[in-house]
Amino acid sequence: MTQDIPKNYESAQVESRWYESWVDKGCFTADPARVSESRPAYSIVIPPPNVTGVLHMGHVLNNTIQDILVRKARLDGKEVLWLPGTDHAGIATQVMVEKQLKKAEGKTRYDLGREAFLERVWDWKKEKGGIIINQLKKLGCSCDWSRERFTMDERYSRCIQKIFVDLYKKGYIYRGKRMVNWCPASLTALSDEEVIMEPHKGFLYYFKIEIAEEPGTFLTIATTRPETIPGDSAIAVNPKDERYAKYIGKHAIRPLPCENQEPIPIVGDESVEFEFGTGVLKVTPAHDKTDFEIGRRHNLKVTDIMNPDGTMNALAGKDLAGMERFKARDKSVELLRELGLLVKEEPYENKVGISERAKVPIEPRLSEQWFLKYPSVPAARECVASGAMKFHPERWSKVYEHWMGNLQDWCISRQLWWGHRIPVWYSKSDPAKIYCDVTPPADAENWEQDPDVLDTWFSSWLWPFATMGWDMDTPDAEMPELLKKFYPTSDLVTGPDIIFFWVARMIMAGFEWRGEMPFRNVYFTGIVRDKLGRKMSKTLGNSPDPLDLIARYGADALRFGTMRSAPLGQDVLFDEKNVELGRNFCNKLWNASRFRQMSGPMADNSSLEAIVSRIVPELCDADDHAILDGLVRLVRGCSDALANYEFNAYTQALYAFFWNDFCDWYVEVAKTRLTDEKLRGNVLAIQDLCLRQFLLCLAPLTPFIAEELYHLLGYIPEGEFLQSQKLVSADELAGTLEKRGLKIDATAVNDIAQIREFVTQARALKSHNNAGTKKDCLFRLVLKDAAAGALLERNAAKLKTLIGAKEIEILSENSEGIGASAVTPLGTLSLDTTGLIDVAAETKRLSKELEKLDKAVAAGTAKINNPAFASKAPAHILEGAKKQLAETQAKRDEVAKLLESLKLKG
RNA sequence: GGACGCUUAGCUCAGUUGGUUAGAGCAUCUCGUUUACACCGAGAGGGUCGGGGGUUCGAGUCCCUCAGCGUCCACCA
Repeated sequence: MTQDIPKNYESAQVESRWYESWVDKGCFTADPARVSESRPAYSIVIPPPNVTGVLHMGHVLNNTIQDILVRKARLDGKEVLWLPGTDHAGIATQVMVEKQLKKAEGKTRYDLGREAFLERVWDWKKEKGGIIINQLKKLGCSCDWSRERFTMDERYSRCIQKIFVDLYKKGYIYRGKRMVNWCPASLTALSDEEVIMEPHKGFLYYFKIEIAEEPGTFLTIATTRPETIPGDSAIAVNPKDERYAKYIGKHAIRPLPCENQEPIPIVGDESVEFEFGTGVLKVTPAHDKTDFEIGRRHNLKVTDIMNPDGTMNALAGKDLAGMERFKARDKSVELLRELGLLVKEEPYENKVGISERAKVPIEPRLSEQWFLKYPSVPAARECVASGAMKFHPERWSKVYEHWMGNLQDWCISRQLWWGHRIPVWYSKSDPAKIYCDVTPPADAENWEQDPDVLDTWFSSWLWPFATMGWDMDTPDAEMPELLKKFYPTSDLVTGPDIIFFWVARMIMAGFEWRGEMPFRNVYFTGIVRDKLGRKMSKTLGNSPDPLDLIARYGADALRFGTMRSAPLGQDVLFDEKNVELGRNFCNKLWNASRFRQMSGPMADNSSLEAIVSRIVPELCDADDHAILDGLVRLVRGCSDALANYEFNAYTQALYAFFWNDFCDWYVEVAKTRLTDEKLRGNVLAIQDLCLRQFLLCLAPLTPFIAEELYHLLGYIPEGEFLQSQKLVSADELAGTLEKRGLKIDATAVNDIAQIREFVTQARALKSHNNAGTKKDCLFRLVLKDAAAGALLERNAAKLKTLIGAKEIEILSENSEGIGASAVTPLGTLSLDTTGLIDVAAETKRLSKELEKLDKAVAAGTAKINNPAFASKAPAHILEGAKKQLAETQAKRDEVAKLLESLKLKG
């Protein structure tokens, strides 16, 4: 029935064996047909990692959480779908393949042409695209791999086209010439969300500009971008600014030579700040968003002086033409200086928009792009505001609400090749004529398709339902069962960094096409940082390789360590020590299980009831009651913690119960009963019960070792899996015990708490007196009261073993102790220290303790004597305070006495 | 310029609706190889809860304020 547990735990071997088995037997496969009233559906869609991605600590955190949730749901008897997949990651993937192409063949994508290039990308995807999926498997993720999706799957792509056409026809999508964030490195437009504002140390340049109508009169302008002077269309001042209002309507002469040397108008615009610089603004409508708006208000000319790649074009004048934009800046400063127009330059720090992907400053640029006016905004806002959809931690809902309340139209077109191509064709004969549909026009030869693709996030926002077989044209009644049963999903687990990119947009899409929210709860993880608090990144090289950690410590250990340090929604400071702790924990668990096996024959462990029926209530002592009490509390604690997404409370509860209560205390204490034939069976039954329920609670966190031990201890026959077991609730567990006639005795639980304290003090006493390892000490105890006597009586045998005592003599109340003493819950305990005692050290220790107790007594007395406290505090608090003061006082007196007798000896 | 978060032992963090003498793990120190585990066991030292003020019989826990750190949002060139 069971086999011997090997001496060492080999995580690598155990993990790969079980994972294979789980997948083979379809453990992770969701079946909509099994969903019923008594077997509710539970679903999560994975935040699809980039297909180019490799597993990093953020993935570990995020996916471990999801795996814990889905595995817990299975143990709770739910039908579970965890739907996995990858994201085509437009820019990232294309750039990567382009780099390879350049390196290997020295070619660019243009050399290959669109079709051939895309073939290369697909080849790459087929060959290397699955890396991260395999890594997730190593971590133990129980995704339904039979349903793995990719955002460029044919079906999925079809959905994207359809919703584009849908939105276009509804009037949400439009094409327009706007100022966009242009990435000069990737040569594409970006959405506002893809631009990161970063501080940049530069200079503020002050230069003079002459007024055409008043030769010899100059205005001074402050700018950070002198290279754009050739693109200036006007000079703006605030009309309320009395320094400059008089110049409005006049003209100025651009100082740098360029193609068009006509004087530019001086206009009045209220957006100009008095305080900044000189209060005079140069207006460059083609290269700055604010300036573009000013240009519109004043009908200014838009002169684009740059090429798409960020170099200056001919309109910038022959001095700058062809120059890279930052070189051109230096050059223009030089020119201004030569012309004697540069007044000064001062160091200046401002924020510059950086392309998230290419890490280069973006260039505001006027270009023709497709934009989306967000749909279903009111419903999307309302569902979070009303609490119908919950964010954990709740505070993120404010961030969401703020963004939703300030929506800007979304630039969705990208000048890339890798992605979903925009389903729009332009008539060759009349470029203004547009055809928009999922199928190309019938007379395709007369049309030209838009060359652009859609923003990757424009495909991601359909992820929760497009992955489940949704189709826009299918009536709801005919939708796939998968969608009907598993949508909306239960939880979404993701990082707060993509709340706008992804979460908000998915909510809108959910309402727009499914008429409801796509998930009920969103759990936002923290950001994983290194020990020094720095965000983990490839460039910093501070991110450990999770695969390496798994190889060295095991996936369970990595999961355990990560969760133990992941407080609710706080950033996670990763430290390999935590993984080591996880490894140690697995080792402890392994050995405790092994010890159980070595302690006596294995009996019927086949079900909870079978084990409970082996327990004989009359044979249970206080320790049994205490550990069962702890077990029930553990079950409740784990369940509550997970229901509240408190993963580290969950992990800590498991750790504390198992290590401190079960191993350090219960198993140790029970050793004395193992040698007694009459008692052994009962003790082992309780251990079997504890281990079984513990493994069930633990399984979502460390599924591999839990599964392995669950089998080795005979809780389940071969061919079945732990995940099919039912994790009974705390109440059900207590109920099962009661049915067997075992009602947990609160007094016994309290007794054990006192006994444990007593043992700790006795051991400390030995340790202080250089007798830490002696096993035949002579103790004497002046009992506190009769109850203490009875308690001691009942536990005498095991106490002697636990504290290494030859004898515990009971002394009458007023007798003198021997050697060193300590005040314990059972009374004053003394140790015969003949030949051992270190009077000086013991005096020092007791003096310190006395000082502490004196303080406590003083504070307690003051509190009780405070009439306000006595009259206003509730009765139980008052009583508690009095009782505590009495105890503290007694202890203080006792310690004082001990100290006195010690002084006599010294 | 706004918003949010954090500040508790050397380090990383717990501390439930304010209520008895603030807890873990790691690290440090002492002792230990007793028939599960040295990836172990026993014990010890170490915080007055960022500063200040307030509310209260009572505050790490609520309010105000200051400081430091961090994140997000924002069209001051």
